[in-house]
Amino acid sequence: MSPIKRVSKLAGVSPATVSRAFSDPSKLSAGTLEKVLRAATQLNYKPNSLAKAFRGKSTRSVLVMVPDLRNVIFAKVLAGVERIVAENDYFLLVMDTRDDIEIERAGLEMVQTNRADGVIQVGGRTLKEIMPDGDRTLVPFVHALDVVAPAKYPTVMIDNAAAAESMTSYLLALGHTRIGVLGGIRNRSVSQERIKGYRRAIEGYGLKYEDSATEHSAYSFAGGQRAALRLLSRHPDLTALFCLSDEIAIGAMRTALDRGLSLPDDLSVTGFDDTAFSKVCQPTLTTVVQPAERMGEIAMTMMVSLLRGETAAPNHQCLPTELVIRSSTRRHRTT
Amino acid sequence: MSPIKRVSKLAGVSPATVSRAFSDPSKLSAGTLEKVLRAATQLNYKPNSLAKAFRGKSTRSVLVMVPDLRNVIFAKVLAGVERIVAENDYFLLVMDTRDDIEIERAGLEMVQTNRADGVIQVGGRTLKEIMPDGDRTLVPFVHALDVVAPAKYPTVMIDNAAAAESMTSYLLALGHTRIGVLGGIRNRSVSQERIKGYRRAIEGYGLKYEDSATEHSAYSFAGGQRAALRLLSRHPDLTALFCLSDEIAIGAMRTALDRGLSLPDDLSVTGFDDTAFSKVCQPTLTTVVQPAERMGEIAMTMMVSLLRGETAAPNHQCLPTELVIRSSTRRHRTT
DNA sequence: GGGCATAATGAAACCGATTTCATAAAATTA
DNA sequence: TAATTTTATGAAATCGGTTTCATTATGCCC
Repeated sequence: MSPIKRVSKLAGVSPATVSRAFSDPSKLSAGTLEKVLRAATQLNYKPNSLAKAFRGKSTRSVLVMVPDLRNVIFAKVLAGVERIVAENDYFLLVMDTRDDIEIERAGLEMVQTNRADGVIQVGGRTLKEIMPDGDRTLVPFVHALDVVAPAKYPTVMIDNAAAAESMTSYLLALGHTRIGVLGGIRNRSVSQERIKGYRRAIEGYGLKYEDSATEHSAYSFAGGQRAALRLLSRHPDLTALFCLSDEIAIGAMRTALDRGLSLPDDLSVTGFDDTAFSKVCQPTLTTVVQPAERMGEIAMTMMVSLLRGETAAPNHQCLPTELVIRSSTRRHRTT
Repeated sequence: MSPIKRVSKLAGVSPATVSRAFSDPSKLSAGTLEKVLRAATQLNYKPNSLAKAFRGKSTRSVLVMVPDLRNVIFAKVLAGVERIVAENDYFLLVMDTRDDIEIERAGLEMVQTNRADGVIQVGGRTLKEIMPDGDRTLVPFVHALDVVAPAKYPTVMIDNAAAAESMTSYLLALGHTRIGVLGGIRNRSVSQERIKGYRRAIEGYGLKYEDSATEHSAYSFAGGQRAALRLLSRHPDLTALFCLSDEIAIGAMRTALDRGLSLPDDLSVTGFDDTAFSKVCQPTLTTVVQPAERMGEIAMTMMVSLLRGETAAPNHQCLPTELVIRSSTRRHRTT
């Protein structure tokens, strides 16, 4: 016999009444409610959440896809999402996509197979890229972080090009004219967007943009370390490095230090994200504050209202960024 | 009409046959299988995973509870778990418990309410602490990382005391006799365990263990930074700092640097975990390699076999650790 | 070709809740 | 007090699959 029936028998009521006792107690008379609750406690009854979800057509779970769980920036967004998930009594499903489109497809499929009500994509591909054909309106989708343009679904992003431009301008204002770029993963739109901003600043300053001043790598310490090695070997004359993430920047500083350079005297380095590292590394890192956790919160908030069907037009938010000047940058010596 | 019925009608077979086509195609004749598959494609049919889980009594999802998603060490374990989850076609549910016992309880409840088949606890409390009474055998439970003693359920851990002891011995061998401790969160068993190892080394060396040489803090950069400030103000004579995590150590180095100390000449600092940052910070950090990702993989592997009912006695693994000597430590100057 | 094992398929029960609709009881109003 | 509305409860259908059991079709062996 099913648990709810067992409880209903012990309490001397119908299963429907037991159901109501848990989903909407106000519908029951005080006496009945008490009887049911007593019986439930006695049998240690907990409503089967899966059965409820099945019957109710809503799983109350949301899938978050991140390209790499170990990367702090994604972890921060995830933490933001998690908070709002918990606040709204949702369940959080997580997938590490390894930036693999097949895995992203499998993620979207979880909505079609009723495992999740919606998908929050953190970085990674756009919905259109994942599902070139097929009915995209069927999957409640929110895109956060590393998004470069608003779409038909809600998005939370920052203005990457503008942030990159202002950081580059800051370096230019310090007197640097030979600024290398540690450009992250080459064909990722967020990389291109930031490089676009860099270029705007360079050209706006009357300098020529040179492709060879850019070196690409993974968004990691090791990536930055290796890319910096390549770049500094090729262009020992660079006086500043504009790096597309804090990790890349810190990896680059490691390389510079290992080459005997003194920081920031011989080389100014800037990061992007303002992860916790940047406040404690040596020298502390000048970087762009990207409100990652906040973006996660907003993404999930958007998802909640999307699932409630409250959305008229897709909501797009572009959050402000901020430059924090720390000790990894200084005025170029004009000796 | 339910989707499966729609498909069965179009294919001219019974729903049972459609079900078999997806769950065990070998049971069907080639002709029938083809008919069903064709109809399914035409209707874009995907079996409702929730209905399947409901009927089948297994959700194929596992809940991972971590005390803080933003902490890299937990993120690494999570990433390890995720890999094995994906390999075995499970779904990964994640909760950030904020080290809150009520949230941990809610996590366990997800098994009782059929949301998850089992729970992997990363760090945090033991099952007994979370559920002092109640039938603990009902919740398939695996405990990973920051576990200090085997239990009635599978566990993956390292020998924290031994690792701490060998790190402390290393500092002693370098000639340090005034070694401070940045001791993490005071009443957490993993902190106590590591401090126990420190004490063993100190006393084994014939020195006296002094409580005042320990300062506690959160396992974070900021925590280490502040704790180091307190400790160094109180004990300016310390020549080495044994820190219970890389983040604490790097926070401490920041403080030391800010106080004008030169590292490692004036102060040797050691970490614990070997997170990616320790390879690139300045100076690079001497630390204990804790195979966090591997622990996550093992934990999930244990969970899989637990859920398969393969486990005779609970499996316990204690993984080896390793000291990596980098540049944050050096021989004490005896001048 | 008859007898028997095996393979292929369908009918119907089932998983555990929710929800609609009907009905009985209680409360309100005239 | 009768009529009417409101509240409390139960019976039964339902969500979308899986699985057991029975039945029919097929293959194999002598």
